[in-house]
Amino acid sequence: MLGTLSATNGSGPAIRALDPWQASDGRMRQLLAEEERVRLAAVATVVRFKKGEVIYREGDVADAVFNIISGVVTPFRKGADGAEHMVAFLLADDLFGLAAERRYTNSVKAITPVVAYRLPVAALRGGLLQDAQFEFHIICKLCQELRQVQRHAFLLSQRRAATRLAMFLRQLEQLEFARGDDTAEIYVPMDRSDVAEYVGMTLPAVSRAFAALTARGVIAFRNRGHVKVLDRAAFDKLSGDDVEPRSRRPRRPH
Amino acid sequence: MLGTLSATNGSGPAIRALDPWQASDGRMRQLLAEEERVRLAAVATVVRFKKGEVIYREGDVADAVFNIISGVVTPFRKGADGAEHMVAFLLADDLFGLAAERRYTNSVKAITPVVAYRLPVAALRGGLLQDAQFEFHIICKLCQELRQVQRHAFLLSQRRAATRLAMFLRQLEQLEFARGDDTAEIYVPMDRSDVAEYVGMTLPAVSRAFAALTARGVIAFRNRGHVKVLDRAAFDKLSGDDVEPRSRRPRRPH
DNA sequence: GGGAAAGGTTGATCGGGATCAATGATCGGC
DNA sequence: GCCGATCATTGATCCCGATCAACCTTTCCC
Repeated sequence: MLGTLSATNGSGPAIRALDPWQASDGRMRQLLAEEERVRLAAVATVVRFKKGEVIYREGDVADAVFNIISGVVTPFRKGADGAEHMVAFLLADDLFGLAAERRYTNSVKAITPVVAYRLPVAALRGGLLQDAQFEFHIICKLCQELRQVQRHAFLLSQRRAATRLAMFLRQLEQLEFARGDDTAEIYVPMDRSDVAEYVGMTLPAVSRAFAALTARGVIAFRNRGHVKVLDRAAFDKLSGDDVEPRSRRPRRPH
Repeated sequence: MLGTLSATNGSGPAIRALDPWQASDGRMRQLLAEEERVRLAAVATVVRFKKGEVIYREGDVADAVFNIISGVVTPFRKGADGAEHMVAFLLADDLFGLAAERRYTNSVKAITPVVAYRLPVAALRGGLLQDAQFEFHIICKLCQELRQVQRHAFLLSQRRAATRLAMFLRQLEQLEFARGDDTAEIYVPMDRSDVAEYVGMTLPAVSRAFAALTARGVIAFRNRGHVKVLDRAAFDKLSGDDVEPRSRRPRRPH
């Protein structure tokens, strides 16, 4: 198990994404050629983080980017009220270390044990980033992250709790499909409070909304981290498959 | 006036962003060298769109990317309930045309009259994307868009209406600062319903929240599109003064 | 200038999720 | 297996913003 958490086989840093301008079957492919990976490995060090460990904080000097080998990592920010908000979930073969003006723009923590490559920016700037091939692959990956974050924002713009959760599960499902970890179930590697922070709700609200979906027969939990979609039609409708003109809700007089 | 809407002087496509790994004064600079711009201009055509015009739709074949010369453009998606959600506001020197698997991932429309360069992907792939220098600039720009969308998602994760609007205004303000359009006022080029869709609220809610902020003396509208921050302390508190304008975080005693 | 349409404000009501709080399930360590 | 700690569910109440609807204001086009 834990296919979701393990990296592409082979040696050295790895990046998986879809080429934005190339049609495909929806599966992400390893973008880096063996030769590129070897060159990256030469400047990379392997780092490990425990579950819950903070890898860096917003505002720290950004001197490295990271490439996940295994585990789940999440960038987060602290809100005005002190509540944390999770910006994304990043898995094997993802990159993190987004910076602006030499400072990281988010804090990042491991929500499972994590192994990653650490790539010093200095080493990258010195030569490696002159490789057009490599840079194109970075562009593809960034486009993918951009789409991912846009989807997240779209999720957050939904008002109904059940819709948010359905969209969340759908994102996980699609991600698992794109990664080739194809199962009948959706694997949810993060706990309920992580989910709550990601979907912008409170923990009790997440619990209730999951319960409601379960009661309606849309989904079923085998255990904490494994859900199955029972009623695909209802699920797709909730998560807004790509729905068009639907019947407006019945008008209630008052 | 309308400095916000006008492009960098010079000829040919233009991109402005911050280098993620280079400290600076927070002002975005033109990334493309004159020579790069000339080469891009050779494959670009200038296109114009009327206010409200849809430039392309989600799912269309993605055969071009666009570079804004002037005007405001917004990518949007339709939700499960038919409501549109605006993913971003893009101004002069921004890029749009994000795709996955050869399909645009959002619809895009002009919310003011727009002039833009249209760059066919075919032309880009044939040679131009072999230029490491150019690609690095694209990477910088994508990092900026990524940060922008993350901030938007963060905004959407806030629960209180006043907080969302304060953060929204703050984003506009910082954007105007970074672009060098430095004024005492914040210019809001989009109408209230656009704002509502961007911040994930209804139009009446936006109106009320603006009214509340005005009543509390935090902001003041000179007219539809021009706000001024009166109580900077209250404003920063609401908008979670996390980002950098001037003072870095206070150091902690140890 | 007049009239219609689009854009914006304000009012009243209702509902869903936040919040506070208590109880129940799971996991990890010895 | 036992205990404590973390994670999760359930309950009761309340508040904020959605919703429906009326009215006001600006734009613009004849």
